[in-house]
Amino acid sequence: MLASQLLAPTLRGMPAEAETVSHQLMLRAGLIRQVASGMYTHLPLGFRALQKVGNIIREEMDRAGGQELLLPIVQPAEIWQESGRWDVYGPEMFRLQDRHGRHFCLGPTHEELITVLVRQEVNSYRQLPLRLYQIQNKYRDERRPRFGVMRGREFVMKDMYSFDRDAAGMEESYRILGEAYHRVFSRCGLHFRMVEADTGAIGGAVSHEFMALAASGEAEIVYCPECDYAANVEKAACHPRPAGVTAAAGTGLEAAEIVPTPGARTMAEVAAYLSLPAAQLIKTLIYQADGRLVAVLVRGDRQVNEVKLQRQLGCLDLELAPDESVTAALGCPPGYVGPVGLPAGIPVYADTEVPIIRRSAAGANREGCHYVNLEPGRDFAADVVADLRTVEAGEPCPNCGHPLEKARGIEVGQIFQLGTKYSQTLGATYTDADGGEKPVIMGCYGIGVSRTVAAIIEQRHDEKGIIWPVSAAPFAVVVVPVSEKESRQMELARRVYGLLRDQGIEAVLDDRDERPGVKFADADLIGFPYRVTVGRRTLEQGTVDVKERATGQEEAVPVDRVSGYLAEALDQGR
RNA sequence: CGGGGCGUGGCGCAGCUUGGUAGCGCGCUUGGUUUGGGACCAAGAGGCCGGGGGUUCGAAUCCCCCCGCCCCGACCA
Repeated sequence: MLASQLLAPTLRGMPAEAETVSHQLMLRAGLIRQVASGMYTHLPLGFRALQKVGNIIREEMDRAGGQELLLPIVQPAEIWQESGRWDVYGPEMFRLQDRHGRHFCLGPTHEELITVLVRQEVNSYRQLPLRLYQIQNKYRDERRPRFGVMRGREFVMKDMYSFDRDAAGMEESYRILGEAYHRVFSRCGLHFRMVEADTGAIGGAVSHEFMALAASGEAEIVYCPECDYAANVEKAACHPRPAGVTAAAGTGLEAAEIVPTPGARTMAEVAAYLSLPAAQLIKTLIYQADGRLVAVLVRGDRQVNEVKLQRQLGCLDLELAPDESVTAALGCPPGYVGPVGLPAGIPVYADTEVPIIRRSAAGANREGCHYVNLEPGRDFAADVVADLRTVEAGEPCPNCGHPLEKARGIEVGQIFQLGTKYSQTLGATYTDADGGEKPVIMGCYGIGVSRTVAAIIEQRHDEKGIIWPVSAAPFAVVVVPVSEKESRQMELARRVYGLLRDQGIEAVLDDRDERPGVKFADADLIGFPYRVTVGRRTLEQGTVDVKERATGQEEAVPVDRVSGYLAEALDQGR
């Protein structure tokens, strides 16, 4: 490819709209351009990177027994109504109608379509197991698109679905795909971790996410430095921890009493006012779950885990109740709500730590007042006690007891053991060897392809630009003649370029009439793994200078050895 | 959806408070000089100032409505 003909509009300045490094670099290196909020055009360089990652995925999916197919983007409402998700999916789903008024959606995912296909085409155990996948655009009308292609409303996703005779088969598919995912992300040059995950809107029993570690990641995980335990904090199970506060031995428990706490609304304020550690307080939050109010109790220094709460409540919509609703229902503003004397219609959900707090304090459901000397069980009772909080760094690993550590990550992939969730509702059954009709047992496996490209950039860059791994680089090498006007340099550059191409190396010849500084800066920004410079000096020596982007190391290589040298280097970096 | 901010040549911005018909840097075009880390000189091109309405002799500037984009929060791959 000639740089003079390549549409790679690099930007010198910093685009105003980009916050994260990957977003900035994708714009500056001319990989993407925004079309609308959360929607991007992938320019040639960006598209090539996307294809590179896509092809790695293809190879690994095929190796894992997958067969590629292509499902439509536009899906009829009927199958979503059949699975029950037409109403569940909510405003995230792009919905549309055709000229006849029939309802459709832009596929946010494809479980329904694939299950319907299998329902039609698979009848016998002899056709199982089956692993089908596609690399396709997905559409989700995100509340808030962010970070460039990291959270777009349109994105490229690889989704695979496995169909097995029984649970053991599904677990085997799941294991094989988990391994395939490790291979994919390793080949992409990512630092990542497989973590236990919540199954969210997709459903199923068991799920893991693959997190590319990055400070800018939206997800938070905990992991054990000593064993292989790792989990998304949304999922990580919590066990009650003693608050370090016990009733003094031998003292009788005093009666609960209401004390004035004017102006003390937050846990920190209440703790300071009452001179009690936050861990001894009970935090009471009023949530609105599908329109009805519920009270949620956690220790004062803990955070409610809304994913766990939603799962416990089994509701579709969950949010903190607006202040007005709280005041209307309880007669006091949110800062003073507590578990004692709540209206009968508000069920109380308590985290497992709440019952073991002694001599606690909590809001009195009266403005400016809190209870002290509260004894859970004596003074109030929860309707449900469950794990409802978010794990903290330093808590013991559930496997081995070592203190857990926290990290942030970009979710690049997630795998699910779905079981019969879709095959049951959509009637995808097969006839087993014993003649019985059984639902196929499914798994599903997603990789955010566009997001993976962003994650690679997020992890591999410096102040000058992108540092592609060879495996994902749009082009492996750029050949830069220092002066385009010097015909001998151009001649040699063309020759080297030809040698590289003959060797099957993807190269760009920077034949633009630009000063060398401009070409070097663009080469660094775009992130070609190798740069070959042809200059006056190298011309005299019969060499070229080969510079590695990642290390900055430069070496003079005789012209007749360049292609072999680079072929070898690229092979090692792959 | 709530809160905040911004829409002015391709990109980044100034001008708006105190209305008088648009400017800077980069980029682009042409010519020349230059060429191992974002050159220089000269001459150019390019803007319904997001859209609509209003006030005014006159609106980028003041008022109203709408749209788009970004950031923060609650949700998700």
